Amino acid sequence: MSTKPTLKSIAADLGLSITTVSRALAGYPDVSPKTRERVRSAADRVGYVPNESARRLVAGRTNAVALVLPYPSDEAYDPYVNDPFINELLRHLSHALQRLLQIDLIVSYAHRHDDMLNIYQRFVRGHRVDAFFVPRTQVPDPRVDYLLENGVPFVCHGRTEHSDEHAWVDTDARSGFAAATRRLLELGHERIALLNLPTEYFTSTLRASGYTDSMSAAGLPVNVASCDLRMESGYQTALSLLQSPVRPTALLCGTDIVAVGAMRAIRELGLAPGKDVSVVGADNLPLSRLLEPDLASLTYSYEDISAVMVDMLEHQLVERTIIPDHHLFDFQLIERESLGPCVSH
Amino acid sequence: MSTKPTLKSIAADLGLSITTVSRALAGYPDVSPKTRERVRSAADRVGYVPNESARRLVAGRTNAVALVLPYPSDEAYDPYVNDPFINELLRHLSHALQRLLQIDLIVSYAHRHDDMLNIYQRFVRGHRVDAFFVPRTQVPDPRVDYLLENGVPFVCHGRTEHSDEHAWVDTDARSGFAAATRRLLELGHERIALLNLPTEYFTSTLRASGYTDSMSAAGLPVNVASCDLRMESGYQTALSLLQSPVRPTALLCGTDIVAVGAMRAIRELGLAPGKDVSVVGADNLPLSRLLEPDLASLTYSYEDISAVMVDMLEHQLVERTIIPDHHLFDFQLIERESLGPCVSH
DNA sequence: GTTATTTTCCGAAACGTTTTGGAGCGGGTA
DNA sequence: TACCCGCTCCAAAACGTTTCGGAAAATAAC
Repeated sequence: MSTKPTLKSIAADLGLSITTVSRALAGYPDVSPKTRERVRSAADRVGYVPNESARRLVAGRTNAVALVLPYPSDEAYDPYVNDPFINELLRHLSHALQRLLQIDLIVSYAHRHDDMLNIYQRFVRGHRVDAFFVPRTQVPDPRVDYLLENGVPFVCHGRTEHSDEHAWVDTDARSGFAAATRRLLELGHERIALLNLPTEYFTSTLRASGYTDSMSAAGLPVNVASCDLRMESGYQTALSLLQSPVRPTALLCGTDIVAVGAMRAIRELGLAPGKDVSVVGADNLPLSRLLEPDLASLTYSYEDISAVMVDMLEHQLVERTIIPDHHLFDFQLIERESLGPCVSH
Repeated sequence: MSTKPTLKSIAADLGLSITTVSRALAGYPDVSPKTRERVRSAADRVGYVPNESARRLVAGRTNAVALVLPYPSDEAYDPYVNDPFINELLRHLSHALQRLLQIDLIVSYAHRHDDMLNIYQRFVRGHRVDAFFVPRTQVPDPRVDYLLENGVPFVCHGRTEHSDEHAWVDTDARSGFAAATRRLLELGHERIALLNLPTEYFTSTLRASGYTDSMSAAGLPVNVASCDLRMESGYQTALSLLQSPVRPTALLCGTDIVAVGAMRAIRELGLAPGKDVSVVGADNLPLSRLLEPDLASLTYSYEDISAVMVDMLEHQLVERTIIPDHHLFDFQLIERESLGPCVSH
């Protein structure tokens, strides 16, 4: 192994200048085919790979992107929920970045919101990354404000207050929830309750309005409860909904983990999920398929959405500036056992 | 914002040399308290953070560590399995690295094994990272061979063929499975089957021998089946075990996801998991608690294990060399509803 | 044979930091 | 006076790369 190969060592071996070796490998036309070949083979032989730190320094860019996630220990939701969603995103983002752009993805965790901003600052000021992915947008969202102020490129998963000023992708939550609600109506359900996400997430408003649209169109009263992203919360909320005088026959849930809690509440009351009470989740987390009965869920392709996010990021990285853009993905209902026709009355 | 603050710009503002500014901020004693204070406040005012690329270049270290994971698309196991385990590890590793050592964690995904090695090479040769975390050790493990050959520090989660030459942490799978088996025996079970992990994972041998130890000590015959890390595989394997003439009354599973499949098989045959047939999993994945009945599982603290891994890595980073070390964690049985006394006969 | 043009190569600067090896100065000691 | 010492400060080199602006050599044009 001895010492790591550098441009200098290769140049010395070949009796060439550092410049020529560098330009040969970079494919510039001002080096003769013969020398280029000589350089190429020498570089291959010693397994030369440019020192990334040096390259970053001179280029003024890092070829690294950060994904900063909430560290769910003392937060108002448990890891079980969060993880599958984040994991799917992470996996596809990292893979696409590496393969397409040779860019590293740095994953970091932050406790609370001010801690979150500190981390963003450290990354930006220390020139550790060129850009960010911002998951689970909220309203207001200080992360987005900071990045906009400082001209740092980023792509959000979810819309924000300043959607027209930056790049984002999102699911068409309004149409998706409207369609899911219509499907429940079709199946004869009339007392449909929505277990919505916390209102600080941008998407929760959209999900609620999709549901409300369809209910109103059918001339039926809405029934919206709010719970956070924990199974326990879904359980409690469902329990109180189901114990009301006019029991809902269908529960539409803001996300799958809430639906898991809801199913538990249904069983607790001696009812059968998918028969006595239908349950529909959202985000189609992997666990949905592990349940019995397995869970109907609104879904979209994490792979497609990640590909678009990487694409949007690439444009911004090339131009070294924020470029607004957006893309909406369909939210499609996957029907599974937890969804059935209305049987009551 | 204008242009980013650098040592040079601060030095110019203050009429000092770059050296002095650098040394003042680094806390060297050869700068007077007065100037140090002047420099500190100036740096704070402009929000100076050292350029990480420059720092990396001169230090010859990157302050970055890589975690390379398998990208489970065409592999013989599904995301559901892998994710929760990896996620727990990732979360705690990243957090500890950042907080304690100010080191970035780069997450990358590789398709197959040769692709995996390419990624390791690119990271090492390109000076992109100083060290690696190596999860889910196998036997043989080309990743470990490569890192050992090249003198790159790393910490394994799991033992390897060369355990005495590097740092690793692991759960005491042998004792854990032996104890779990003893507990099942205590509860009156005699026909206990093991649904073991694929043999390429180092830990699968240990788990099997723990089980075998306890069964042999009780003078009972062993019944070991092998399945891979997918629910479907657990389902199929359990189904065939349960349909044999002498049906097992307890299934000990190599990991939780397999146990989920096993529970499904049990229900399929009209039996009740936790009553007719007990099920015990391992790794205590978050989903275990979401199931009904919830799943008894062998567990350990991901947080503790991550802390030790980071600790071991730190020693190696400081010394810039591979330092063998190891730590075994207890594998403790969490009893939940899926585990009950033997009722048959 | 001279001049213009292309081809091929290279020296030097730059990116921003850390570190090495002093320099200058004032005060104390012999 | 001469010497040493401690306290502050700084110029310059180094890390490995890319790129700018030529220079030398080979080729073409007259």
